Amino acid sequence: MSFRINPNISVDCVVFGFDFRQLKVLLVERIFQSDYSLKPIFTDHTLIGNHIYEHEDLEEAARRILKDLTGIENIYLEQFIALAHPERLKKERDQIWLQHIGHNPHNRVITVGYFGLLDINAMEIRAGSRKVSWFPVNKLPALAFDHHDMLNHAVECLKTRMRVSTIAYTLLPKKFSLSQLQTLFEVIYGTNLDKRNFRKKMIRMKYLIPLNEKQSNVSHKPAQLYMFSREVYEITNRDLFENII
Amino acid sequence: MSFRINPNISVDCVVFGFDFRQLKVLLVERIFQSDYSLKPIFTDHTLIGNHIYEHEDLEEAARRILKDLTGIENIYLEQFIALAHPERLKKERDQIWLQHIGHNPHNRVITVGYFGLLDINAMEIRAGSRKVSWFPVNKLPALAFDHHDMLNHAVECLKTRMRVSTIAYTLLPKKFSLSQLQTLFEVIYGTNLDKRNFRKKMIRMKYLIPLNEKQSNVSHKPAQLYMFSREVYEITNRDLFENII
DNA sequence: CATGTCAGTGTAAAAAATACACTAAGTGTA
DNA sequence: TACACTTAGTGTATTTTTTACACTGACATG
Repeated sequence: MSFRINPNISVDCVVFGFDFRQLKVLLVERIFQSDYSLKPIFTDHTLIGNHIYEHEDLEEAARRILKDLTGIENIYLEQFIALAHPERLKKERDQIWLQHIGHNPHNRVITVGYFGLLDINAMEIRAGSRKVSWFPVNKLPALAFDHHDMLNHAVECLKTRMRVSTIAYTLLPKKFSLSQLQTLFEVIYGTNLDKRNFRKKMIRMKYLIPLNEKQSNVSHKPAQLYMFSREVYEITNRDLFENII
Repeated sequence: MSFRINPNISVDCVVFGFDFRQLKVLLVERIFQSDYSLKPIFTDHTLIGNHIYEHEDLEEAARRILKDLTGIENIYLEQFIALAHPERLKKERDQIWLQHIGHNPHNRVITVGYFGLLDINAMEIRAGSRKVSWFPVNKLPALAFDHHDMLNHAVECLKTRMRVSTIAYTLLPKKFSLSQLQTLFEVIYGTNLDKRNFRKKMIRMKYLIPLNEKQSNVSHKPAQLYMFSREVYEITNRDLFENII
């Protein structure tokens, strides 16, 4: 097994988290320094990405790179786009960066984007050599390459997927309150939902299991906690596929 | 502008059509001949695909290749996957084929899939050098490369998209009957729908405009024809985005 | 013990979903 | 010309879901 890099194919992970207030995304700090001093010339941020190894499949590479940069493993990951415009990554600072990893500037780089979802509270970011941190999706720093495009695509894809699947629950802890679930939907769709109607609707879903447990150490009435049961979801959702139009 | 091929990147179009009975897909016949005779050694089929040119973006390449092979232009096209497993296209006949177009067998080919939708009745396939024809999605011939995987992904993607958008109407003629629309949904989701309830539901949608026109030359009661108005859809659907959960 | 904060609850009215079977309007043919 | 064939088109009663809307409850903190 060789560990040669494929200089023409890269992957980026758009990793989303939800801190009960905002949708956030993981970014890596990128610092350019001059050759002589350690003073940075400029800094910006990138998604969690890199080139793939020759022996890897795309998702495998995405998971490996994510692990290398953040320590994060075993999260929900789904491919959502490939970008390969011939003029992308032609800005000077992008070229400098690519040279840095041995890329031939005459070759086109095709980048495949994955979006990742995780419970932001359960994940410890174990940063490697580079600084990785969470940013609110609607208050981002400058992004390198065409990562702004990539991220916009990812957000759209997340919205669509949330309408037709249960990935929302991968953004929450195992035990969550209905208010937290509601806020998640509100944040992602940018709307306000009626609390009583939301709860009525959700409680009808049999795959939301109420636990014998409440929040603790909150300075207000503690909320009933629920969990999502994928098992129940899969059993009860053969029906749902009839309701499709 | 160069027309050099990029041997590492290809695109495939999974072009769907609906003939009022079945979902169909466009395939190109692939014939291997020995060097000496014109007798084919074997034949199978591929999706509408090829390698991209160095100067093209992915969708641009997909449209160009589709046009070259079939004469089809200006259809709905949407990217749905990138496949790049290191072991793909390693079967002997795939390698023979790739050599044929000058591909170095040590390089990985990444292929980006687009699904296309069109009104099968309005499109004349103007075949070029190779034979292109429609096949029912559930009665396919042997496919080359990993095109079976590609196609399965495309079908899943089509189902998902049909739930959250209006692409269904791109599979129908401009003027269609409610029965035709119903059959389309039934075919794609593999269910049977109640005729009266289906019609009630659809007629409520303001973007379905009844025309002053009926079917003709049918040996039964001719159906009222409707059209889909994207304009009306876009106006009335700001609301819909509230109803999302 | 007062204040702040979020959790949690019910009802009436409107809209949508569901289940279900017959008549209407053409074409083709005897 | 009438009959057979085929698909279009229609209504109602019941159940379920959606909608709009405002107050009390439980905990932590000072």
